[in-house]
Amino acid sequence: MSNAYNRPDQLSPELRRRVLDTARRLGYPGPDPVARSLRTRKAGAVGLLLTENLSYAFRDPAAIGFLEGLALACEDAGTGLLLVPANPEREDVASVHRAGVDGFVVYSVPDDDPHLAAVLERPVPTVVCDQPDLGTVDRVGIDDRGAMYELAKHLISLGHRRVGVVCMRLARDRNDGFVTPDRQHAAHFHVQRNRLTGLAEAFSEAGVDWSQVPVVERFDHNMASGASGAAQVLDRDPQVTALICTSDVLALGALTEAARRGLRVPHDITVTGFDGIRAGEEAGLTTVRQPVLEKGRAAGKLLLDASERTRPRSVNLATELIVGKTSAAPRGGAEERWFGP
Amino acid sequence: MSNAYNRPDQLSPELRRRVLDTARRLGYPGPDPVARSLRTRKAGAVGLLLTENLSYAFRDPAAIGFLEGLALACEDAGTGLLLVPANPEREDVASVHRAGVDGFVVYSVPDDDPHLAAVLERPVPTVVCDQPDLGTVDRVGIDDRGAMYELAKHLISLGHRRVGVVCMRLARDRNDGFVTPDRQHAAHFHVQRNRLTGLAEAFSEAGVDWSQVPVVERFDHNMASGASGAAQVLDRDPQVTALICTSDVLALGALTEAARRGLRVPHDITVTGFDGIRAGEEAGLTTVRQPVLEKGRAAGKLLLDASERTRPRSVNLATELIVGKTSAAPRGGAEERWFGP
DNA sequence: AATTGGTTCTGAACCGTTACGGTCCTTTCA
DNA sequence: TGAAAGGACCGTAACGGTTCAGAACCAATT
Repeated sequence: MSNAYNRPDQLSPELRRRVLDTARRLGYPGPDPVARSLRTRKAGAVGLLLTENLSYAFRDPAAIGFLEGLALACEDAGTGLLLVPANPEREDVASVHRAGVDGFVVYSVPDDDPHLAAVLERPVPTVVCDQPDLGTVDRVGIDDRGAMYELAKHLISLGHRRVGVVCMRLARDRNDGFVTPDRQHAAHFHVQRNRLTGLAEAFSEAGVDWSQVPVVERFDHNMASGASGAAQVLDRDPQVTALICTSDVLALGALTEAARRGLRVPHDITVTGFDGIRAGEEAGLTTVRQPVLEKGRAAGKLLLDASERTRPRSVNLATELIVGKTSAAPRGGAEERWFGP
Repeated sequence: MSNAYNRPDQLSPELRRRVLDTARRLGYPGPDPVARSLRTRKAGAVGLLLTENLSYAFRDPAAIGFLEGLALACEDAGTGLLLVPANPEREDVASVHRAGVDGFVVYSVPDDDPHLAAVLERPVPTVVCDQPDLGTVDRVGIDDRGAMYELAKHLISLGHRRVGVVCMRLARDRNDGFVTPDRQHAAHFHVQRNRLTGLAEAFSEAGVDWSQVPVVERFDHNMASGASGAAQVLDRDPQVTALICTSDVLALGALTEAARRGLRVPHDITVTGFDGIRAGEEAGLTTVRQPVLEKGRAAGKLLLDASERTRPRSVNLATELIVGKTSAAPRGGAEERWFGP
């Protein structure tokens, strides 16, 4: 029976026809995919674990790019891509246990997320992305710390010393407001933690007391958050010459807030982002471009690569500093400070 | 064993602990989801069949919105969402047969697509979206014909009689160029066919010979296609007073082409779209807004709704004509024609 | 002491497929 | 003509759970 469908070479055309005929007559709908999966021990799909309410991911251009790359890799391999529902509110891990998949990709979840733990317990290959290197599973990501360090160096060379930061959420609990150095250091989102670390290193080296730098956190990731975060920084210290945002989406929001206050960018204030999304490009945003699509594709390739795994692999993709039209020397500040005390 | 994991009430805590202990000691990774699915006849996932190379969908704002809505509905129900790889080039239907799902959502595929046929043969509930009503499965969509008819009426009332159209692809074969009335009528993409029909009806009623209206088709759906499509129309008939595009993305491309030619919108030429995407809103595009997110959510709800199905349901969502800044009376044309011969 | 009722535990059947090995029949060659 | 070889076909045993019937056990009631 099975042969009639999948192994035409194992039987005569005549018998095959007869089998298929009676199958149709009996209303047999073809081999059951689940039973097949059980027998062959192949689900034909990979699971994707996302941090957010699934729907949130579809609002974030970077996440969409990642998804696209991953989907591309899956399509190439003829594998399905299962979006695993992992509502961060409910600690309900059952969805991870129920997922019939040959492997998992985990994208940017907090490192203490119970869903992540549940994935790691499953006896299937896993690739984590934008996560700390666990040493036990494959990883793909970028050098967030290094990239942000480079961006900071750029700002420092322009003369910026008094800066403010708007970042995405740092942990599972909501904290829309200023961030203590402790919280920065203990952040559960690998990406955000490293970007902040890169900033802190560069500015500390330039003689700035990082603990005095206003860092504002926003739980929701959208332009409105960027705007209100920028407002909060500017309210605290109107003298900042640069607003460093840890994503382009936040930076675009910061730009609108700057405009609302009548601040000209970059003349009155410098604004930077991170990611290199399309809308940022159009706005001429100074940012770090990261290959989000490639990241997704790399994750998929790593997972689907059938070759024998010896030990976990770790892939770092290259980033590129994009100097746009939103960064410049602070007004009358560069030289002063350059030759200053 | 199974009880220890799923029915804590069926056995004493003591035994449960013992079972779980030895399970851990033996390295048992928990119940296998595939075997569970086979036995319970529930896969815990719904399949999504998309027309395009999977990755293309992630470039189309309308598709993303749909995906978001569908993901939302799935998340609510705790169900997974499986993206089924359906490469339109290969006629390989195996991926549909392999998908272990409890149901399918089919989004905007050509009505003669073999993948669609394969889905319909599977003995699981199905919801088609932006597809013709098959009468045998649930459907969700909008009144494309009516909405476009209304948009056309708006243009006609402004005085437009000499118009051109840029539409998305009409069939599986690539045809980047003008479209015969025959091809319009026989289009395999339900949505595009109906939008064109709506236009043809409205303009025919206004006394325009539709067979003389230049209609240009583009296979790829992006702004560049919109621009080149607009160019092709304008090259054929530089006198057209309005460019009607069957999607906002195409319309945005048309806007850039108009700008490139030094045509002021809407003074020199009117441009309209369809969908109501964000970027169009920002451009002040005259368009039809359709609730893409709601469409996805409705499709998911319909599919996951456990209530007894009596007969296939058909849901039509409301659309809204958005009159933006890209439509106006043709230059010196409205009155002339209004009182004209 | 026997019956009843209730709970905890055990074992077997089943879900639908694929892999494997064995039987049977036909063909080929010594 | 007989043996060997090969192809076509068929039956059966897993795969790893869930479910359900009934056994075993214990306590309470008659």
